[in-house]
Amino acid sequence: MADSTPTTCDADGTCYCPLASVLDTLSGKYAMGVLSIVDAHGPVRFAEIERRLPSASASTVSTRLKELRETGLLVRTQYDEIPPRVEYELTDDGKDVRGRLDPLLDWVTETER
Amino acid sequence: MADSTPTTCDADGTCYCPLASVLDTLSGKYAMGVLSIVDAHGPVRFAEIERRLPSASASTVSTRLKELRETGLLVRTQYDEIPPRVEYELTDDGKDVRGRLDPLLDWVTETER
DNA sequence: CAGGATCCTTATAGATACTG
DNA sequence: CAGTATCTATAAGGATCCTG
Repeated sequence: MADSTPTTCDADGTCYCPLASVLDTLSGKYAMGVLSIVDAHGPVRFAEIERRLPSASASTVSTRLKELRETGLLVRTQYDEIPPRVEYELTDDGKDVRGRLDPLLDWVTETER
Repeated sequence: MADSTPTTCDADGTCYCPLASVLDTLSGKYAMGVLSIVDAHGPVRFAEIERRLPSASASTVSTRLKELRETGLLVRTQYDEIPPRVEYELTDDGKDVRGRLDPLLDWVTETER
């Protein structure tokens, strides 16, 4: 991910950033799902995210969480207990982006069901 | 593309459709770029889309156009002239989806520039 | 519990060459 | 002009095993 696709701009001033970091991150498999789950149920633990995304493997959930963290859309909080507990929740940016996904997700549910 | 990822629903009624057809289509590289170009400059010819996406190969543009057509977001019109001329433009669904991308794309431009 | 490391398979994109 | 077919390279995801 985070490839080298440049932002391309036209002579007329129109610009396209097809894979700018956030869009890039969101394009990962289950990224929107993870974002939605953490939004709806956060603070939420790893196992619960996994449980709510049965078709995603643990390593995929892990990768998505890492990317979303690196993009600044969510934060990880670790509690030093035994057994260890970790919770995820959205940052303000994460909530912002999540909200901006609504029109699109609405379209999908309106259309597909 | 169009993999077998199922729609997953929680006991509490919340549903996630991470890769429903439209989102799936939009996740292709340059898909949003092609959609934006056809929206902004349509009816537009193949060569012009290519010109406006210098970093995408012709075969990728071709693939994206095909997928967007199959998802019903744009239409292809062929004129039987010599040399041949083909034009692409958005369907009503395409315009709808394109509009729903705005909040997200706005966020990107607000943030990255 | 939370996940990193590894290996493997599949998806996806790019290059090149060629057609209606 | 507007593609498509084919091939290759790479990226992304999944399964499994292992650890702090």
